[in-house]
Amino acid sequence: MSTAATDTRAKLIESARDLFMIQGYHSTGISQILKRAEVNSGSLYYFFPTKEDLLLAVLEWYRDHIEDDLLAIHTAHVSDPVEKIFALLDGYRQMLHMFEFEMGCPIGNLALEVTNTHPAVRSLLLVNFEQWVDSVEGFLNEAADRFPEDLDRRALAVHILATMEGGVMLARTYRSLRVFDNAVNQLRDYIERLLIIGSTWSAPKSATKIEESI
Amino acid sequence: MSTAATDTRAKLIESARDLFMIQGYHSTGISQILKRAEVNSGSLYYFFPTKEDLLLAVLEWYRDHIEDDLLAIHTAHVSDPVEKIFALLDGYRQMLHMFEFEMGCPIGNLALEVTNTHPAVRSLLLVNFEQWVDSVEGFLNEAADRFPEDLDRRALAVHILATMEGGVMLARTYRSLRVFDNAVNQLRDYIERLLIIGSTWSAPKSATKIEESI
DNA sequence: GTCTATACAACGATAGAC
DNA sequence: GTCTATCGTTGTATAGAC
Repeated sequence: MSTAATDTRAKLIESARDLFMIQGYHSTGISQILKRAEVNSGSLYYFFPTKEDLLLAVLEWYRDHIEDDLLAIHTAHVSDPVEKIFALLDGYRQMLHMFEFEMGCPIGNLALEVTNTHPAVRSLLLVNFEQWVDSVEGFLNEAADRFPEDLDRRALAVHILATMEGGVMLARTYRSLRVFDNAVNQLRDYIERLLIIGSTWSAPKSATKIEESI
Repeated sequence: MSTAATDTRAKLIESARDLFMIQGYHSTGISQILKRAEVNSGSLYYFFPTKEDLLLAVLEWYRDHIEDDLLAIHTAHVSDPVEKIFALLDGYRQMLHMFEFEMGCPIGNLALEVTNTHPAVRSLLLVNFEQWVDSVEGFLNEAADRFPEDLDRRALAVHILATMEGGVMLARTYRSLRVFDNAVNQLRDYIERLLIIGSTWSAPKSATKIEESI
């Protein structure tokens, strides 16, 4: 693969990534991606036989860059592992602010838009979510001695992801950081309650179990 | 407006509502809506000049039915106000289960998909979110004497919405109720910690305030 | 209010020269 | 690998008779 080819491919992925993030997958036309990338139709279809293949490449890009380029930026300068988590959340806050609520979490957007209709895409969405959860779980593990012994740290990490995604969704709709800050604040309050030494943790059963799934 | 006309209009809104919920707004074609509603193109455009007008009508439908038809169903048989909240969340769990993760929260889906590009739609999304939060806040108010006096109950209600939306997003992507149950369980744990009499509540400041918005 | 037929643009995707 | 030209389909929306 020549350098020029790599450049073209990379430009297409970047352009598609940005447009999918702002407008979503279906609202973004191939022609729009071509114009932004300054690439011609023939080249795109040389690398990506279908639009879905391009989406897969975008999600592979996120998978390969989420750790170093997206998460570490916000957490590197923080030493306390629990504060690393909040620094990460603050990264999303900055994103919302910087792009005036036009951007939130790209994975979350795509998840709701294509997970029903594009099965091949779903597994890459999962990989991205899992990497995020792995990172947060890692931070929680670093601070394990400050939490109750019986705390399910992975479950808490998943919960933090859910809260972030929900907070981003509301912030984008309200076009206000207040709802996002609110979600983060409650999360911080919860975590501080967990941090109380000697506290015990027990996840209650959900209201009505229909059936245990998976 | 004749009865026949009302029927046609209602059929169109119902069909559009269902299809938007499963497939999203952009993935749903007018022709698909027409087929499902068994209505012809001319009739649709008689009632709704554009596709966006149909979307607005769908969101108005949710606005007018969310209270009695969607929320009350799940909470009516529960007496304890705090448990009403969890019964409500369980309603979403049932929905995820019943439709095999093809459906979650219709408002949340549409929020991420169209909030950037359809400003007129955004205010109706807000109305729906606000109604939901109002209901939950009402339940929290009913149980006010069991919570710390200084608890910001509306903020907690918003947080519950964010958690539900995030949990639904993850459940649909993972195609598993586990992640949803997880979010609800952590929420229950948090609320039980708040319920401890004599406990005080204080929302910490978010990590880095960029600027106070709105 | 409803019908059928159709306009017209945008869509994803392809062909074939270079 | 890249170019231009274009295919066939689907998209939203309209026209005009009834």
